[in-house]
Amino acid sequence: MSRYNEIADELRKKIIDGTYKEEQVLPSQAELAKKYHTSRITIQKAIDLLKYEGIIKSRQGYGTFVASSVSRLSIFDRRVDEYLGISKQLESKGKLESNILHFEIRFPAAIEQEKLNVKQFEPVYQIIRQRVFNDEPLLLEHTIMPVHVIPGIHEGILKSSIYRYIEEDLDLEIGIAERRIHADKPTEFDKKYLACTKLDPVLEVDQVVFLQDDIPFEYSKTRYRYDKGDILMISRNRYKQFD
Amino acid sequence: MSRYNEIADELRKKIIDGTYKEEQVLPSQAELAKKYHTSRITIQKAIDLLKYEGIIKSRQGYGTFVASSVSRLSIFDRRVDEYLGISKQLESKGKLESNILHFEIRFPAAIEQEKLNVKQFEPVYQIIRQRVFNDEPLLLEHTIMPVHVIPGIHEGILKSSIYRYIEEDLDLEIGIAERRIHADKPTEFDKKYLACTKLDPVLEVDQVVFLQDDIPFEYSKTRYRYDKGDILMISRNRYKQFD
DNA sequence: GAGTGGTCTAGACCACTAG
DNA sequence: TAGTGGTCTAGACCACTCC
Repeated sequence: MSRYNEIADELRKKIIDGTYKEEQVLPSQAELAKKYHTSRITIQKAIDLLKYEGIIKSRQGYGTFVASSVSRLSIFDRRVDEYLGISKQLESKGKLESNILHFEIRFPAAIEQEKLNVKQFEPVYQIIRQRVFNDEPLLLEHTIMPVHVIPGIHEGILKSSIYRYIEEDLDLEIGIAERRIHADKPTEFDKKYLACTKLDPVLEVDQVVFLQDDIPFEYSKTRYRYDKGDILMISRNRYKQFD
Repeated sequence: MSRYNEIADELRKKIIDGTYKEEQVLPSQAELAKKYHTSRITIQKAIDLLKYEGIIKSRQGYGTFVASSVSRLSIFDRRVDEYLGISKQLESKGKLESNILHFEIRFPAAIEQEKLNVKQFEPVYQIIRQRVFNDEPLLLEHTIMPVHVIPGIHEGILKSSIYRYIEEDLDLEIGIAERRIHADKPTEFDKKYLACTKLDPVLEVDQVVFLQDDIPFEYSKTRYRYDKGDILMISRNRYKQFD
């Protein structure tokens, strides 16, 4: 872990736990450099990360402060860059359950071979999980993972956290994710496990997640009830050639 | 415009127009530094921007190359960080029309006052536009803008491009956007102008867009037909405390 | 071994904000 | 005027890839 990443992690933690409150000005870059025994450039790189995430903003001549958008969230809202979307915050607000509807090892379909860059006879896990919050279905997660990239998955891990297993037990670092979001009509499966009618739309997030070294390890589709929270993001606008 | 931004723009242009093709390795940072008469750090900052956007990737010891995800797009897909979502690419693939359904100046409602940080008696524009592609309705755009921030809007501008007016005529720089995405049931208005039935869901993107100096200038809701393309994004995962 | 990107340093000048 | 963040430079060492 690089120094600027560690510093970004610490600052992020302090923002989330409220040490630095909304609109509050952080110590100056010079002070932070001194505090963390590093150079101003390294501090700037850490701050840049948090600016990209949208949780802090800077104004020249004034300072760097916590963005006000941090707190305007309903409990169901999820930031697009959160791991898989279910937060500890939600856990603390009620009862959050994880039901394994399906778990098998099989050979990958063509689309899975392409997305995960695996061969026809390299086995993958197929996992379907239902997340239930306070006895109301929240989402359905359809996940495919290559066995040789993430070995040793079993039901115990699915009941707790796959990501914790990957990062802590396998000691792998997670990189970027490519995501697609769209609205969809409910399937029969959705109607059953999300408790929705044919009039209730579903929000689907498809993603391929990569490790730091660019190896894809997860291809998943997560289907949310349309009335259980939004997906949030901060982004920079770009592409002058657009309207 | 900073040097690293200019360089990022040039590189981005070369990737989009195909000068640098998919998977192709870009010149090394040292070569780029020489070519653009600048330092390696400045080049790295430009490259970092494009990495955040997800259009290039780097591997230590190997080089920096164009990401393969750049081309896997249907013509309706839109990157979440594109201006408002309608691309020149779409224009080149068929007939794209913009119908103004509503245009007035009025006082802002409470939610609009809050989102746009304007007072009760500071007027705003209310604009509703329908975008039609090859005679099929694609999306509905409900936009609110403060008159004193973006003066001089008229129907001619709405027919072409609001963003071009803001950047080129008013010479303002556009900053970040806060977005929320969710699925919704169609309203009567949607059914009429998106040509959908009560069984066809709608994908809504709500956004507040800011200028570089943090002044909000647009609060809009864009409603898409569910079968007309996905929203795409690349993101870093973060927050170790999530599952 | 030569070349690549990843990281970090020390130092500088500027534009902007505040009092 | 003092302090802030924005930008840029020159230089360094490392880990990694490829030959």
